[in-house]
Amino acid sequence: MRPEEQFELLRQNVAEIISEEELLNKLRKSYEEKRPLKVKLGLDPTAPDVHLGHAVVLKKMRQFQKLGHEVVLIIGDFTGMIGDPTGKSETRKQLSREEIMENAKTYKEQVFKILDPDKTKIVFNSEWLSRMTFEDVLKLASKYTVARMLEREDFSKRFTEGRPISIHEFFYPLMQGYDSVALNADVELGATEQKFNILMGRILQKEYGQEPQVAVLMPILVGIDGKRKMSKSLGNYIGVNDPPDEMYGKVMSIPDEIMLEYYKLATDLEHRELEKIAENLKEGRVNPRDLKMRLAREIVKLYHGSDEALKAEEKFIRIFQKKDLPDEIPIFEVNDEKIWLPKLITLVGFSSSNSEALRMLKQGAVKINGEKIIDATDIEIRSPFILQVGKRKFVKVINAKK
RNA sequence: GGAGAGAUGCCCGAGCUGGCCAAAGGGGGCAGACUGUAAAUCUGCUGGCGCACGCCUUCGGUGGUUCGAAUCCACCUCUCUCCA
Repeated sequence: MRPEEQFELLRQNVAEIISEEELLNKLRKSYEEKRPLKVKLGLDPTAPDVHLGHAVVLKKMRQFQKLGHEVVLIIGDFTGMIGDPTGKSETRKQLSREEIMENAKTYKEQVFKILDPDKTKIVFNSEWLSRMTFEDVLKLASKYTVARMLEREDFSKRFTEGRPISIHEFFYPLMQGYDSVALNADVELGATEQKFNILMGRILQKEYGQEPQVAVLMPILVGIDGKRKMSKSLGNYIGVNDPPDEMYGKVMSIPDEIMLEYYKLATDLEHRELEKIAENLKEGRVNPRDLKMRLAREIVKLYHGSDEALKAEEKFIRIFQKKDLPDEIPIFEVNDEKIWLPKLITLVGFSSSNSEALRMLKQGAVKINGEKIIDATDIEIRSPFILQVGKRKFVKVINAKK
């Protein structure tokens, strides 16, 4: 494909490219010299749960791959010792070699749901970082000033608010930047929050006599709470490994306002299709619920195939719209003939204490075989029954002895 | 090295002239109503204990004063600010 066409494609859905001109030049040069661009993406080795937020970046990587470029994933096993100060994470405990290899393995499985394994290279940054001497480190540290380091929003904010910043946290951007030097990267991909770190790569590459990489920054996907960015620690994420039903349900729970964003960033729909959806949504011609159901279908399809997507949809309709019982209810065996209801609720795992179970009872959240129970009575366990707490917690209770 | 400020429940944050503090308020979570959804909105609950105007554990740690301490004292740990 001609470099100009490549450029147009790569630009889609991107938050920012620094700089567009440099990217075009690199694409042209790559085309003339028949040399693929080296596209870098850093991965944090501590959280092997790839979610749709990561997928936004990974999908852009795949686009590079499809255009014939080389993708290099860096597992930040060495930087993982610090933990990226972006966000609030502080010093992390050091991972063992085995843990890292284990995480890397799960990473690969998940990442290759999106990327082409044959065109992906995976490296560990301890390969070069662990070999640096203190002298090398000093040289690296001398390339940047504290004042400029404090330009980074996270640092300056913590600094003015009087919250602690450890010296070694300053090394995180330097190390990530140095990865680009070690790799001689042409492009580094990342979410917009990575801007500072990626720009650091450009600066360091220049300092070490290389042509600076182009920064391709992807928008940050908002989590299913519709407020904060999608992340595992906030529990507002949809993992690429989530089972189909769960994935479908999670998509259905997002606020209407962020639907379009999800369509754009989390599906593979064509530009034209997206425009059509946006219009429908704006003019209120279609029930937003139906648009959301399609969104859920599209997303599940991406990771589990269309059959599973349809099945998930059927289940969703049955359980939530028709309020039927789910068809797979976990079974819980009880040894006693009789059990105090609050105790049963906690045993089953629907509450963390008897007190909490009692509160739920008082609020009318508990049903046995569809009948609301308010009193904390003893329950006789003769024939199996369905215990329901809230709208979506079900369990079938049976007597183990029978 | 010196001088100050602070550490509270899942998180943020009030309380700190000792009892009325299991600790205000907000966020989050859970539940109920409503709805096209598990959205939005409204309401309730949100330390544990066989369900209690009862007991037990909780306000950085360890001791102490007191009939009684999140609240006072001593020491320790950690964080921040200013000065050098």
